[in-house]
Amino acid sequence: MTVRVRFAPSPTGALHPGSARTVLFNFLFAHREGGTFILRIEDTDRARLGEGSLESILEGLRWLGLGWDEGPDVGGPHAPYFQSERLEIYRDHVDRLLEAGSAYPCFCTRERLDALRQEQQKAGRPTRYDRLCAGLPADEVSARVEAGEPHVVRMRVPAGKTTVPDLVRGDLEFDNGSQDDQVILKSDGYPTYHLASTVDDHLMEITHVIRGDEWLASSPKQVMLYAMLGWSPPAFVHLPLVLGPDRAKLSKRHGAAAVLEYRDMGYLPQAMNNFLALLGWSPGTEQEFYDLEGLSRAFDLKRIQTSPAVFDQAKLDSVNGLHIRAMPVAELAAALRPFVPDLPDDLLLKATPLIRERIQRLTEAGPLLGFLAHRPTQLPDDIVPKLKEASREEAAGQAVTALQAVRRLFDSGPLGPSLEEPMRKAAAEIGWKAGDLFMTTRIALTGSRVTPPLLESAALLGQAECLVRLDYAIQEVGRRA
RNA sequence: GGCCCCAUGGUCUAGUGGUUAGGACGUCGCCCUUUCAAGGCGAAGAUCGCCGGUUCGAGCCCGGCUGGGGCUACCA
Repeated sequence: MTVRVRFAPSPTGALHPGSARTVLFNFLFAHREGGTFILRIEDTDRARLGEGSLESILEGLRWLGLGWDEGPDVGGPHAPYFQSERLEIYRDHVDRLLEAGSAYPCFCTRERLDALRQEQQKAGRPTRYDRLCAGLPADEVSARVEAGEPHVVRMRVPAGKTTVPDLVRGDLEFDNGSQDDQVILKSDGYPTYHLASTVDDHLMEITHVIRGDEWLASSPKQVMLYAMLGWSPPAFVHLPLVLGPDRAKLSKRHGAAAVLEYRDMGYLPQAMNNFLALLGWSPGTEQEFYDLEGLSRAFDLKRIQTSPAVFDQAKLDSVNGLHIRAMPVAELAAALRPFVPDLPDDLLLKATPLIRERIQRLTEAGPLLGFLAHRPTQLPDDIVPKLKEASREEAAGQAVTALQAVRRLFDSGPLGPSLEEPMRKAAAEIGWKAGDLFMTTRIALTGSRVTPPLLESAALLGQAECLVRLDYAIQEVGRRA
């Protein structure tokens, strides 16, 4: 049996980290087993369809590099992959259930249902449909249906117990009494999740349903639906929830944005995958650095965690830094491209090795390299070092002398690391610590205390530009003397 | 309320009856050092949620409790 798995998002919003983790596990399992990864769009809730949602989900998946073998764009043997285009299929299966008595039309209004629910809640009883319509005479039912009375179709949950085969948690047994007579076909003719995904999973020959833990409690309904339709259920794997820092299910309100926002925050897709893979799964070794290939090779359903995991952005930062440092320079430069828009390509390529060890997110490149594109306008006070036994004015005077010495050095030959010794000598001559001279020069050239290594940075700036900036600094500092 | 899931340092985790409970992130310190990083070394931090049971022996097995979470829609 070849493995077939699917990710089945509902286009009601963006792809969030929790869902991304679900996609990842499906993807990894499919690749590990040489199986097929299917993308199916569950757009059966017309009211909640989100503008642009589908596109952003697809873009998120593409960004992560989690491509699908069947689904939108690529098609496949079980097309269409949009549930909204499969309505007749669901209708047929609902008819089958109706004929078998496994389902029944329900004419109850929302008002009645709401009141019922409230009443049950107040009485401290489980909130379940009271089956008012479950025993309606057949002729009355058909008469009301033919008269066009609005109705839904509910599944008729039988007595007994239902076992959900979960590969990670083992067989889970549920009392059917805990399950509601779920609506499977809405009054607008669209199926609900449980019916649609059961039918599609069977028709699309899905072998493993790997999804979030939030589905666990309703899994028995689907297993019952399989039984009612005479099918055997797939294997289930319920992934532990991804939690926010407050230990509640990760959601927008944690600021945990769409996956694409992580892209904009300067995270690498490979780092995102690496980090997400380790949330709720572990290889059982001490290796923590993986690319997608490595993950596919190491992935094993049996090592999926049962307990929920908190999404720790500090850890993500760290993993991202690891991946940044592992990238070839040209590749990193390309990734950096959008984050430093006013830096020419050639400069960026040369600057990349200088910052690669200094950033965890691509966004940090901007502040670090800004000096290459912009002259410092304001020189912070600490361009003048704090010197023992010298007033601020005296120190500023010395700083002018120091900068003039640096200017002579820079004027006299090529810039670069070879200037280190001359710089040190110059510092010694005026009685400064080398570090102070480097810092003063650094600030003169960049306007900042935190930059890539000074002499390399100066080389990128070029001699002419360095001299302009030194002159400006000499003049500015002179004013403070 | 009902049903269900879960429980190893702050966080992610290794561990499957006998370990000084290991690693990573984070934190702190030291080294390196022209800043910041990276890197190296080191430290603090866990009565393995609690109570009981099984066993010569329990983080690992069983039960209860507590705590946290999920679901409880004509949403997925």
